[in-house]
Amino acid sequence: MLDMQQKIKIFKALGNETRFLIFKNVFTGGYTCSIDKKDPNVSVSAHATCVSTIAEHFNFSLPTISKHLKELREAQIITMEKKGNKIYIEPNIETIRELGECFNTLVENFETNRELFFGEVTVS
Amino acid sequence: MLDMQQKIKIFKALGNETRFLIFKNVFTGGYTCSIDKKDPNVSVSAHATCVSTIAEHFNFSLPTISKHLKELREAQIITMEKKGNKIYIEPNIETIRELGECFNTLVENFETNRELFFGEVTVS
DNA sequence: TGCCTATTTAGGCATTTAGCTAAATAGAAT
DNA sequence: ATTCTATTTAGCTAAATGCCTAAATAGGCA
Repeated sequence: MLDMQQKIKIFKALGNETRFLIFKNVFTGGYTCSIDKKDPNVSVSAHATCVSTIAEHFNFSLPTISKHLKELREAQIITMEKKGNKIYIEPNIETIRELGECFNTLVENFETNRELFFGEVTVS
Repeated sequence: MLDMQQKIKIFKALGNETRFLIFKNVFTGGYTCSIDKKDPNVSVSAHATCVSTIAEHFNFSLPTISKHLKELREAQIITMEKKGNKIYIEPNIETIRELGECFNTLVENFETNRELFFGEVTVS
């Protein structure tokens, strides 16, 4: 489970437009990285890509994108795995699933408490 | 629906420990505000409270808490309604519900895409 | 070995953020 | 009218953030 500090780290990571767009890119891009072009059979994932491939989509320097990716990794939103001199980046869907469940739980508890207090579920 | 800028604003708001704790306080506190103590019958909500009541729980100055609340309001995480010279703060559960649904949708789409690509759902 | 590719680190700079105190505003109560 | 309570605004400071370029690191290839 995600503890509070972990959640805050995730929110901080996604609360910046550039990182949010990188997040979107990694999770919905679905492009293949250069290694796949050479030999599609060694594709690790439909999403795996590398730092410079992601950086191509942005008007920021490579070090800037690299730093943002590091933050997304530290928030466990993505994974980065070194293979040779490239780093393969993949979405970490488990973190997103857990976060979604946290929100679902909060909403459910909120409804339950409101029901307990008011005796019925009100619409607003 | 929450657009991208709105989502980023929400994440930014929750990506600060103090604001996250205020958020937690407003959504799970369940305390009644001073107006309720005087006359429980005019209670607007089980959660409604006011700025100074919230500030009591933190070791920060009132203006600091006020500024954080403003940010949470601008992110539509809470609502603030002026009544007399007090401001009543309530959780805006609808925003949280929508955000939760965004995450759920992302996870579902991710699973579907992975299934389409790999022909089956892998555990990872 | 020496070069090429991929990425990170270091250091610098401008902007934003998060906190403070003091003062201003707005409404309620005496 | 004056005072009290609740809140925000203004103005300040220190620290963090987000960007850059240049240099360093690490691995692959000729």
